[in-house]
Amino acid sequence: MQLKNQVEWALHCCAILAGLGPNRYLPTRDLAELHGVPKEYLSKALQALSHAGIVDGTLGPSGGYRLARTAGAITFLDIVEAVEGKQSSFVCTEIRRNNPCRGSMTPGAGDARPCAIARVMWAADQAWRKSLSGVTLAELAKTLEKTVPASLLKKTAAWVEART
Amino acid sequence: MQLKNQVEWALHCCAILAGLGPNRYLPTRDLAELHGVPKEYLSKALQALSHAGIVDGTLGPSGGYRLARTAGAITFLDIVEAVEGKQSSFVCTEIRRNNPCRGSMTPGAGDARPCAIARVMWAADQAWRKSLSGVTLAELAKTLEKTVPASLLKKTAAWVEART
DNA sequence: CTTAATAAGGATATTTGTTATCCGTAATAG
DNA sequence: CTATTACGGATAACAAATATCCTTATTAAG
Repeated sequence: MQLKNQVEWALHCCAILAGLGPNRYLPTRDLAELHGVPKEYLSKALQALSHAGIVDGTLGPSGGYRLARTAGAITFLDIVEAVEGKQSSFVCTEIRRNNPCRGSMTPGAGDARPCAIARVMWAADQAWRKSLSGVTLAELAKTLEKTVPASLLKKTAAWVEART
Repeated sequence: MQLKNQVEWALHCCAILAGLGPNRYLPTRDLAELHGVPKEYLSKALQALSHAGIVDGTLGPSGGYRLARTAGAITFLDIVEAVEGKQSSFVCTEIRRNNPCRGSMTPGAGDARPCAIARVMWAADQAWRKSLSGVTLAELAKTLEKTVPASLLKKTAAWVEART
């Protein structure tokens, strides 16, 4: 069980977009170069973000992507779900219904509540999502300022700025 | 991102094994029939549980599997990790190192701390695991007694008993 | 001692999902 | 008008999950 690599790419791209000046757009090509990932495939992840309303894209020269909301209003969960989907990591296939001892029970009888095993797994999934929803891009930016060398932050900001 | 179906199978099998009498063994064939899943493939999941020390298997006629510890000492996390592995769902490929602005930085400089994005993702993974580690097979059994019709519980127990 | 039943595990398909590339279309700034 | 871009469809390459088959060693029961 492993998240797609596009989740990692999408998060890093959003972190960069969060540092953009107002009304500036950064194109896929530069996001791909900055992170050393294939442009065409990264494009799919950015389209997913766009479809989810997290970024918006604009066409033509000087086009590209920017955040669709303020960095404080975008959580890790928003981004992860945009790329990975909202379905729980645990899928209950109701194998309890295969129990031969149910025999003559009318189908569905005793299934008033979801499978107890599934409920535990789903609760864990919810805990995961709650944790992800507790961190915004704004908070990530703050952490980066504290932990990434100032020189690198400055250089990167300039590199990006020159391409918007 | 989806857990393997063997996770679901393993959890259901452990729930059944938790109801076994002392020194009784239930073979793969019956666990497969009870859940309506292919015996040969289920066998792989049971082997994973065995390798993790959650169940132990014994050979020969009247052989099969039983829990290796009391139901109260086995958590959902134990079972999930036995089948799915202990690796985090998020794998950091360190794409921050591909930033061309790092240019002449000595390799590894500024990487004293793990990637901030990875740390958030790993914290969520930990929250998921913590949730799973909070429920034991004993607690599951209690829930089942409350939510599954008594008649079905009784029939199933008899079905299993007859095969140990 | 013999026989049947079992876990264990290797080898190998089959199917599905991820990863990636390629190309065509429409929109947009200069 | 032209170059640049997002968008989206089609498809190929690769990896992982799913499943089956077969051999071996061990054990209980007759």
